[in-house]
Amino acid sequence: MGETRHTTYRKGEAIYDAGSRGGDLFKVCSGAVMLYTIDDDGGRQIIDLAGPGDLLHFELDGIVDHFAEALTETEIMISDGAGTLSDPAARAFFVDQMRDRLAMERQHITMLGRRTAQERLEVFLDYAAERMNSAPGHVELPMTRQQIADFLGLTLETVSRIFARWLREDRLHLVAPKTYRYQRSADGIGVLARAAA
Amino acid sequence: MGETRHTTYRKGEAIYDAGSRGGDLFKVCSGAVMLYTIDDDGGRQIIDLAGPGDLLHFELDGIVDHFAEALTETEIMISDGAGTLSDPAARAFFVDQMRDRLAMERQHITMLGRRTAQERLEVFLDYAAERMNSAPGHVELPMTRQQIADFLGLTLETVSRIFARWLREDRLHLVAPKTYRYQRSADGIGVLARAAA
DNA sequence: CGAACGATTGACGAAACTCAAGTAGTGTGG
DNA sequence: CCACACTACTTGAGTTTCGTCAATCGTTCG
Repeated sequence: MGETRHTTYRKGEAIYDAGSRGGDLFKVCSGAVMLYTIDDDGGRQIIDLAGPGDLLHFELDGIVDHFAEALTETEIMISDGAGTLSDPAARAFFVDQMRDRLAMERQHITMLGRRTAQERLEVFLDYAAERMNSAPGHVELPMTRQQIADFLGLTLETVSRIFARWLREDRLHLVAPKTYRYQRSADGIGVLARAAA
Repeated sequence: MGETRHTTYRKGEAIYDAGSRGGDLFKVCSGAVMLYTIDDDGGRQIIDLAGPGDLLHFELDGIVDHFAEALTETEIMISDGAGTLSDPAARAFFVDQMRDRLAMERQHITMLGRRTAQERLEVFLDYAAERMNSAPGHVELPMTRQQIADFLGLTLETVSRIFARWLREDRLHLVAPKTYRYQRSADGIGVLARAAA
C-alpha cells in the first residue's frame, strides 16, 4: 500500500505540467479536469476531459507529456503509483482506465479527422453532458468558448457562431449561466452515441 | 502460458474487424498494419499504424472497436491474452505498449486539431519513416494517397497536390516506387520530433 | 490488350479562419 | 453602490484553405 493524500484545486489551477515526473496516480474525486498540450506556436489542444472516477495519467516511471488543469473546483486523490499497483484489483482498474481513455481518444481522432464544425459541436455537447453527469437533455459547460474550440480543433469565433445559430433556431436554450438545454440530434450523429450502443 | 500461433496476412488482408471479440493478443512480427474506424457515412479514419514489435489492440474481455488490415505482407503472432498476461514481464510489456499508443494518439489529436494540410504531411513523413524503420532521410510509403489522406484527415486530392508541389520544389524525390528521399523540415515542425526530444 | 485502380490536375465553391470592432458580463476598489 | 478594468463573448467583412466535381493519365495485372 502506498501513500495517499487528497488535494483540492481551484478553478483554473494547474494540477501538473508537461515535463514533470510521473510516478503518482491522480484520481478525480469531484469536479472536472482538462488535459491538454501546448505546441511551439503556443497553440493549445485539449486532449481530453476527466470527471469523477477518472485517472489523469498513466506514467509510472516516465515523464508526463501533457498538462492537467482544473475546470472547476476539483478534489483529487493522489497516491503512490508503484505501491498502489501492487494490488491486483488496482492494477485491473488502472488498465481499464487506460483502455477507456484510448477509446475516447480514438473517438476524438475520428471527430477531428472527419467532422464539420457543427458536427463536432454536436458530439461535444453529448460528450460533455455524459462526462459531467448532467440531467438528460441538459449540459453544464464549465468551459469558455476558447476552451471548447481548443478541444474541437476550431476557433472561438466559429464556436460562438454555431452557438448563436442554434439559439436562434431554438435548438438550444440557455437555462442558467453556462447551462444549456438542447435537442439531442435525431439519433445522435454522435460518435459517442455509437460508442455506447 | 497460453496458446501461441503465427499467421501471415497478404497486403490488404483484414486481420480483424470492429465488433469482433477481444481476448487474443496480436503482435506484429514483420510488416505493417493500419488500424482504422469506419463511420456511418462510410468514411474511414485511420487511427494508427503498427510495425514490428507492436501490439494491435488491448481488449481482453470486451469488443474491439476498430479494424486492422495489413498494409504489406505481414506476419502476426497471436496468443491467448489471459494466459500470456499471467507472466509479469508480459504484463509490463502490455502496459508499456498501451502507454505508447496513448501517446501516439495524443500526437495524432494535436496534429488533426491544430495543423494545416502541409504541416500534417510533414509530420506524417517523419512518422512513417520512423514507424517503418526507413534509412534516414528516406521513407518507404506502402500506402495509397487515399490511405494517407484517411490518416491525416484530408482528401486524396489535397495529399496529391502537396506531393506534386514538393516534387516540383525539389523538397522530395522519388527514388524507387513508393519510396521517397526528402528534406527534413528545418528542425522538424514535427510533433514527433518533439516527442523524441 | 484492356480493365481496374491509383494518381494527377484544373476549375469552382464552401467552410472555416483572420482581423477588427463592439457588447456583455464579472469582479474590484473607491 | 457605482465606476472601472478585465475578460469573455458576439458579430461582421474579407480572405484562405481545403473539399468537391470532373476529366485525364499512368500502371499493373489478368
